[in-house]
Amino acid sequence: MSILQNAQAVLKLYSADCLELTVTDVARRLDMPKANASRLMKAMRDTGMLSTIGDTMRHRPGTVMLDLAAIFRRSSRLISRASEAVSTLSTQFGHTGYISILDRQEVTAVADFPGTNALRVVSNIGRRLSAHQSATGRSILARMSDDEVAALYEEQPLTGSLRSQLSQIRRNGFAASSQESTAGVDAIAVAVGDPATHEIISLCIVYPHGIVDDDGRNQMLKALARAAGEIAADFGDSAFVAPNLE
Amino acid sequence: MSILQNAQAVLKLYSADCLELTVTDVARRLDMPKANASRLMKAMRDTGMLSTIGDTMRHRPGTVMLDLAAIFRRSSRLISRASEAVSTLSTQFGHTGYISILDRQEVTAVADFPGTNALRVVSNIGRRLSAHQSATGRSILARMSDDEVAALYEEQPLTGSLRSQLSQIRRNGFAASSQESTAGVDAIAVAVGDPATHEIISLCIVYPHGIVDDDGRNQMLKALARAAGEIAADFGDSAFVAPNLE
DNA sequence: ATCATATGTTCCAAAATATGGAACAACGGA
DNA sequence: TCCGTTGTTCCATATTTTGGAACATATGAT
Repeated sequence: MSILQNAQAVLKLYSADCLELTVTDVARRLDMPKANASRLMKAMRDTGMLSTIGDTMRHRPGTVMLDLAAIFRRSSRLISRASEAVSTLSTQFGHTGYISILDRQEVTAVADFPGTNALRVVSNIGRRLSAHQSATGRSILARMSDDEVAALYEEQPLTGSLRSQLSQIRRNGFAASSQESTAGVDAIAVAVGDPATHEIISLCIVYPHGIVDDDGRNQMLKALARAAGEIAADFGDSAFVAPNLE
Repeated sequence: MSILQNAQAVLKLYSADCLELTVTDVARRLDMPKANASRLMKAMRDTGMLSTIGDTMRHRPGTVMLDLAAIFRRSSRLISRASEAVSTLSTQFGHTGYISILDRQEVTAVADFPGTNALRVVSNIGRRLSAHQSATGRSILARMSDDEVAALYEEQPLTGSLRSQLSQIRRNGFAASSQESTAGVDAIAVAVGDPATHEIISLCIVYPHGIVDDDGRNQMLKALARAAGEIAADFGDSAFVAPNLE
């Protein structure tokens, strides 16, 4: 197995629940001789992929990751443009907003904009969600054809429930969820794409369940729809469906 | 040469001025057979370190980097705490704020908080600065002993000018710069540390040169000093020097 | 102090991987 | 059509990685 795959396996051990790792942790969790883990992590330190915390033996991702994440965000005009929009919406409504992107079968947050309300959803950037189990993910899946979605899920064939959810999103122009990935949290999401690069991203607003009534939600949807619509127009995204609020 | 070093060399090619790379770019710039570059980048794609933009052959850093950057930020209570503080200062004064960290001889931004003023410094996260050539870097260097700084710069011995700058920062408790790394941009910075982890970070406010007078700057320094002082007190940072505003 | 336990590092030959050159295929422009 | 690109695949050779054990160092308990 290539050392690159091992390095990735180490990096993948990190999560919201596991913010630091020692050589022994890695050896145990990857079931690898600790000699290996030791050398591997030394190599990763040398390349800046890992760094030690202070002068302890605990490791966290290296600072290169910060730079690369920033480059990722800047590499896409679509993301930059959407960030501005969501940032505005977030301050306007006081709720937390996200920009997300599809990566294989998961969605991951590219940028987050914490809300300002006293009761707000805490940013959970870095946490990956199953695409089909989140509003933001489904808003992106709904932009793909049924065949493309099926190809993505060839291993675990998609359910009829998801199919009908997606076709409803295609009609409505937006996706919603209520306490789906996180208890007490509702979300609305709209996807836009850049025909030039075939990127698709999702603009999403999350808010505590129960403090927003139907009217409030519709206002947010309207604002989200308008912001997304402007971006779609700017980029010439013909597949964009203006959200339809009955 | 280990493939891990090659992977890092590829990632290091990315910068604010180079947001995407092709196989040929990499082969040329790293002076490597393109067969190598092709296989290397394929491996990096497989591990998620790189991803193609849409369905072009241009590559950008992979989405893993986004998650890892988020984990880095959350791995440190000190960073989380300082982020809140700088975020507040940034909205209060309307100027852009940063949290930075020292990585060998460079400082890199961990988090940025764009200002709200019409005339504001655009966030330049991901751009690394020489530690000794930026206010934020010097504020951190000033926390280290002269011997430690000398050890860091053993290859290129430090100038007397830097020495005297650092001792002044130690007396004043803050670092400042005027149009140093970027034309038209001034900065003030204060460093705090966490004795438990030996981390040192810098809280920094940047603003357009000429629109802030001495009084305005002193007000910001005072607010920055108070915020940093509270953090230092919380973490038991005995090395913190309360900025001294004459 | 002494022992026990856990940590991370270094050594070696065997096994697996990366390397560079060239040939190959695919695309777009003149 | 031809030409200059691009990215990919093939192969034997050279290099790196692997796993076991010995070694060193730190932490905690008796």
